[in-house]
Amino acid sequence: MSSETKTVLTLKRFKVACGDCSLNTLCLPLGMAADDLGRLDAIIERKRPLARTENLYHCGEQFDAIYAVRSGSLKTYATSEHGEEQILGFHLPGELVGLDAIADGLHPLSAQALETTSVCEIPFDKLESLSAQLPSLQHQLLRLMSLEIHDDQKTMTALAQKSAEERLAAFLISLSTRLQQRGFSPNRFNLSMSRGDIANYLGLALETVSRVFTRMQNDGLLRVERKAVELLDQDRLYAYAGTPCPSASPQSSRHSS
Amino acid sequence: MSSETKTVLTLKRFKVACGDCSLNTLCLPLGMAADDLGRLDAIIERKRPLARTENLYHCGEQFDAIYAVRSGSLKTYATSEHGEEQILGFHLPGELVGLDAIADGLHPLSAQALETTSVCEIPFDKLESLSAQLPSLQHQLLRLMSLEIHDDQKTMTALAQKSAEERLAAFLISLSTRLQQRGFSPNRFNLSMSRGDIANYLGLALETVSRVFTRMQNDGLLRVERKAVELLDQDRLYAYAGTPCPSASPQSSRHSS
DNA sequence: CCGCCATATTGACGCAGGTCAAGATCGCGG
DNA sequence: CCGCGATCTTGACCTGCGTCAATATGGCGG
Repeated sequence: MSSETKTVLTLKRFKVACGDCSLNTLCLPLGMAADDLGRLDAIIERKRPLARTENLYHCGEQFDAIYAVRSGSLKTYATSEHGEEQILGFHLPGELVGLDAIADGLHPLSAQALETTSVCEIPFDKLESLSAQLPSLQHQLLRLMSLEIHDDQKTMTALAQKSAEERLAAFLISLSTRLQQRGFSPNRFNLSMSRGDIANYLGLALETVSRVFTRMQNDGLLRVERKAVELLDQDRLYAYAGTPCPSASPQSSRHSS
Repeated sequence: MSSETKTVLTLKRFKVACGDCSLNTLCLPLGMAADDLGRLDAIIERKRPLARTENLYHCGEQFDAIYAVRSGSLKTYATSEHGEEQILGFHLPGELVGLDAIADGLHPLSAQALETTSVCEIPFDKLESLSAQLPSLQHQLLRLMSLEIHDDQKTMTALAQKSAEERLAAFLISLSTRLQQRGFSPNRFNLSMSRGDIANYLGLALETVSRVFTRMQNDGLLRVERKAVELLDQDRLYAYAGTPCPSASPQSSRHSS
């Protein structure tokens, strides 16, 4: 193989078009016609992969693009004036990061790779003008922002009223579900974040997360060894989390006061 | 006065055009040209006011419009399968509700009036097509959704790592700031929600909220009597909340890992 | 104007989970 | 292959806040 071929291969790896990307049913392209996809492709820049602990952007920096995770994973976090970190989200392939910065043009959070991670950079001004022309793109952008609001509301609910067990169970379910949507096994996966990260995100102490993991393991709910998790009893895990199983029938509507 | 005149007046009260609405620098119209405003006006329906405890919509209902609060206030809340309520937001005039329902076309939350409240109904399909034509409308819609994400992140941070005192202080600051933006006094206002609602929202027990209020009052931070609150020491309240005072100088950026 | 019910306050007590501390285990660089 | 630092686990102890319970207060309907 000549070095030229290698270069081409490398470029190819960076330059998967949206139409060929396996994530296009989760990501921005969802619902777009093939020829419109080309116009979206044209404004997207594929960046070199980030190494673990490398930051995609820092809190306070100017916002001019949103990012779609292509592979790997990221955490987004705020830093208080006392230097403590608060993790606000973990982001898997096909998910967008940076949406929180549209409001005032500065990133309120930092984003850091949890493992080798590559992203697509989508300049926001171009995205805005393109989505004015492509209704399905505009719709999907609004949908994804709405989804983020919805997910944050679920996290808030967990933080406000769930016990340590319930929070961790809900967290694992969320990961499992999202991994499954991305074609991975829903019951065997690796945690790309540390215990400390999980604890921080869930508003718990690191030690509590560790203890709850062992407790769940002793209960036969799952097996966990370091980063590797295997969920052994989905149903019981759902019950644990206090979340209705997605297969459950929808409850009838409630009436006021 | 004839009854005809009264009718006209009543209609007038319902039908303030966006251009004449005092909230148009906070709400969707921000940044729009005067003649574009008319097109927005045309798709908005002003609804009859809601009475206290009346619901604007219920969780599970179909989504077809977002709402802007015109006067009064709302809470949005989820209901768990065991019937417990989790409040996820309080909404003041100029704020939008229902944005979380765009993602899958059903309302994930219910919205209930905390006092006599009137809203503008904005059919979502019409809003979408109009914002494809009016860049400033599209921009403001994205901005407001981004702002909601940002605000939810702040709430998550409070829930994950703040003490009861800090949460309540942060809550009061948030209310105070938002009321000030709307032309009300930032240090004398009425709480339209009950202690129970505040506690629920902040992930605390009702009794804790009550105790923290009295403690803060004894510390000279504020005066509170039933619904009426007077903030006596903004600076100390900010210090309490662990939130940097808005007048504070921005901290330098952080470096990774 | 009175009585009742919703709402709020205050106190006593217990526990989930935080903190501190001591190992254990892993993985990486030399 | 070894040693050291990062990460994780486990234990012991303590505290902030939840829970339960009693009392106060206000507002509204009759």
